Amino acid sequence: MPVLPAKKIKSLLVICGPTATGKTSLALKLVRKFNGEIISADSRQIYKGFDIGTGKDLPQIPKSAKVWGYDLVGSKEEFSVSKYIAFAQKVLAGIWLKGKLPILVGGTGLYIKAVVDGIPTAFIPKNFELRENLKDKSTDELFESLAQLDSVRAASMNASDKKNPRRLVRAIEIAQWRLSGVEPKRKVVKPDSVLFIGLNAPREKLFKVIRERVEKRLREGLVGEVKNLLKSGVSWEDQAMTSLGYRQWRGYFEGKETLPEATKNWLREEQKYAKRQMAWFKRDKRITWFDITDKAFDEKVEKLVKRWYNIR
RNA sequence: GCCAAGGUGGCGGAGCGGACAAUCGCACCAGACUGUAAAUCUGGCGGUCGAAAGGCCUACCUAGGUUCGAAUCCUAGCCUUGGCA
Repeated sequence: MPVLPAKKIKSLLVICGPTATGKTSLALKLVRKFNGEIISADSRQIYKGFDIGTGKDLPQIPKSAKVWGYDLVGSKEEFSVSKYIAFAQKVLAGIWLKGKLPILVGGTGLYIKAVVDGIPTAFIPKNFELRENLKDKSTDELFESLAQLDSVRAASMNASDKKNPRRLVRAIEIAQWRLSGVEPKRKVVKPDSVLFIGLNAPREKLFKVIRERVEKRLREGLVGEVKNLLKSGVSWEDQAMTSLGYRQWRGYFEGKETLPEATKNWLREEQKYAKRQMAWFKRDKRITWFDITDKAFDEKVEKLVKRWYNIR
């Protein structure tokens, strides 16, 4: 591979980690120091009107800092990685063109993976008719269908995915699409150099900051935000409403739960989510981890970024 | 005080003589993950030995009893809830 002049190298800084570890704050600091622009890698901040619960730290963000990825679609719209890829491609190209450093910040592991490594099958569209037809099939039946269409893919599925209807349906969708169509060449631009920064804390501390943030969002009027969304026509079945901090209010608004009960459930789900995020990120050995309880962690991050980005 | 219903694993709740360390849900632990990813899904979950098959121990309020065998039946006690006083 030819050595590119520094300016031409498409660099990308990734800041990931479980929820509530201060990824955005750190990113805002680095934006100033490294002339960067932030891209949110978050599957929920894309929704308009979902502000408090998804943690769009609006007041914290100075006018000078650019943050991409908020409010991409309306609250009733569907969204998925493929749309995210299209969006990120455009934004990244723009930032690189300006000679600035894109900083991809978020807790949605799949979205980060999509930008950094790409998802080859992402362009294959959803087939709503097929999905409707397969809706009530058992996982055994789905697996059988897949095996007939694409035995290789079927054999490569792990025990968990073999019982996951959503994954099976998508696999069938892909298999069917391939049988009936030609694959167009899709040009996806990937970064040349990526630095992964991971933010984490010992579990006890992590749970504590999550609890504090839950309380903060409550104070900021999350319940009112949910109420307004419902009034504006958003329903509990909408994809956006499956977000943490939103779906948990259903029982409350339907009079089946008290506010403290709903809050407790929400907090528990947040903590479970953090665990799931860690299960994902732990596997990626490219990540350099920093413990946010270390007082000097941000200086260490800065030093590392400097060395990587070649600035002295 | 009387009557009724009931006391099962961290919680809820099945089981109501053998196949029960006890269905299931929740919580918890671990994990998967290439178009819903804050989604969806999988495994584990009394203790102990074992790689596994499996073995052993302690368990269904307490104490006795019936039985080849009891979480399941009987007796007494303790406790909880509802009704009557």
